[in-house]
Amino acid sequence: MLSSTVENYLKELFLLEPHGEQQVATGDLAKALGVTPGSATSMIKTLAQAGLAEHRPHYGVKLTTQGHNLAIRVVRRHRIIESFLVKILGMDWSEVHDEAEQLEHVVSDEVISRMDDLLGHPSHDPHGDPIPTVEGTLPTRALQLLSFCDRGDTVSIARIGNQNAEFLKFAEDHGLLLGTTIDVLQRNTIADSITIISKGKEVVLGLAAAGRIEVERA
Amino acid sequence: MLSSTVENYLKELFLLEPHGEQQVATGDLAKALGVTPGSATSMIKTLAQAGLAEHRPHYGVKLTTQGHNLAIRVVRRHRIIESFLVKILGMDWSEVHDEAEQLEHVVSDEVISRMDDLLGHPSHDPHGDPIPTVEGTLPTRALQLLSFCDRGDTVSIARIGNQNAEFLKFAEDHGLLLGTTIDVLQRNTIADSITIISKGKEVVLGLAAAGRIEVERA
DNA sequence: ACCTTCCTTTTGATTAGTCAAAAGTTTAAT
DNA sequence: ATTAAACTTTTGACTAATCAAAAGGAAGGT
Repeated sequence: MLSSTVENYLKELFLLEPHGEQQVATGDLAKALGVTPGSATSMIKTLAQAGLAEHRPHYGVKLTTQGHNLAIRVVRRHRIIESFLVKILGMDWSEVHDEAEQLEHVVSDEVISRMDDLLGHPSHDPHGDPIPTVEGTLPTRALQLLSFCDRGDTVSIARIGNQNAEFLKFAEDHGLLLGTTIDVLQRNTIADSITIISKGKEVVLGLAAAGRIEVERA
Repeated sequence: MLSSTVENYLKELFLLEPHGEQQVATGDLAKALGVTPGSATSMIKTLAQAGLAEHRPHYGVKLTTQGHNLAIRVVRRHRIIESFLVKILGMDWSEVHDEAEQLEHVVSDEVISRMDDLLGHPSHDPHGDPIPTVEGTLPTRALQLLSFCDRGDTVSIARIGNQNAEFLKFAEDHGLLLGTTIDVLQRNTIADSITIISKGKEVVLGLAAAGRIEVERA
């Protein structure tokens, strides 16, 4: 059995490796996990020792195939739990992340599988993140950042790449839910903003915020 | 926040204090938790230090009011989770105990409350154990051990006081489910057995096993 | 009284994970 | 070629929880 701590390091490495090729910097990992760089270094060495990661001192760290396989199972658990909390227990999508963060380390495969059945085997979680299959494959979609959309584009919201509760509440309050179709009215790089119409209502977003929203062309 | 370990010690103390008055022996606590007596002693001292238990060295330990209140909340979480796993996720009652043992330490009050709503605020869990209310009170029932029932008694099964998976499977296979009404055909102290009729089928149980089953008079 | 048995407590060591701060590397700038 | 800045690693210390084994206390039998 892996400790919760090890699972968290693996998961974070998985999430930080952009497309599986690059090395992750010790400092980035430490920041993502809220530990000091020294702590990250020593855990990286433990992971390397166990064959779960490859460490090139002073350059970075990267999951091995074995580490990747374990990490993706943690991600699967996390995302199924989030879906479950929202869809079955009726919780708000802004509050399920922290809860899932705890549960992902203790819930058995049996329970995950039953939650998955009850949910009807969803391909994506409530934030639009893909749920890995039991076999460890991730569904892919061609997404685009809302911040790069232009006047006249009609797109549907596919993912909110921000687990911050405040941001999710804001999105919800302005009708920016997954699957919502929106029209881009204008994109103004000088004003650093983008104006969209969602369900008949006009919303103005800074480009940084729009960069946290991913969309799919209709 | 209490650690899982502390929560387990508190819970076990609660379950071992027969009716709240007696002292619990260090060795019994250690055995129940699967640790060495020395480990139990040192944790008992920690609990006493924190005001959660009273320790009379060489005589025993007992929860304080504060410790009792914390313990009963752990028990509530455990029993609601067990109910949830059986009723909502459709798991077998024989496999939910260990799962609940893990989950009880990480599930938030919010989630417990939603599970409780979904379940319709049950008063007892799938093993017939009472579920403490949010306020910390336990429903009580007048139960009797099946091993003390006699020929001619008609009773209904109210509690299976054994978390052992094998035993629970056996009970299930012989129709001995909670709420089932049974008739006692005979009780034979020489043969150390009791014969009952459950759903038309005759079942013979040793008195030790029957002592793990509690019943309520019709 | 004294001894034996059965517990309980103490002691000393170990493990996983962490932090603060010192020491070491890399890289890029002058 | 040197130096500074930024980052990484090492070191030493600490905490929670555990175990094995030694030492200590209680209680009954003689």
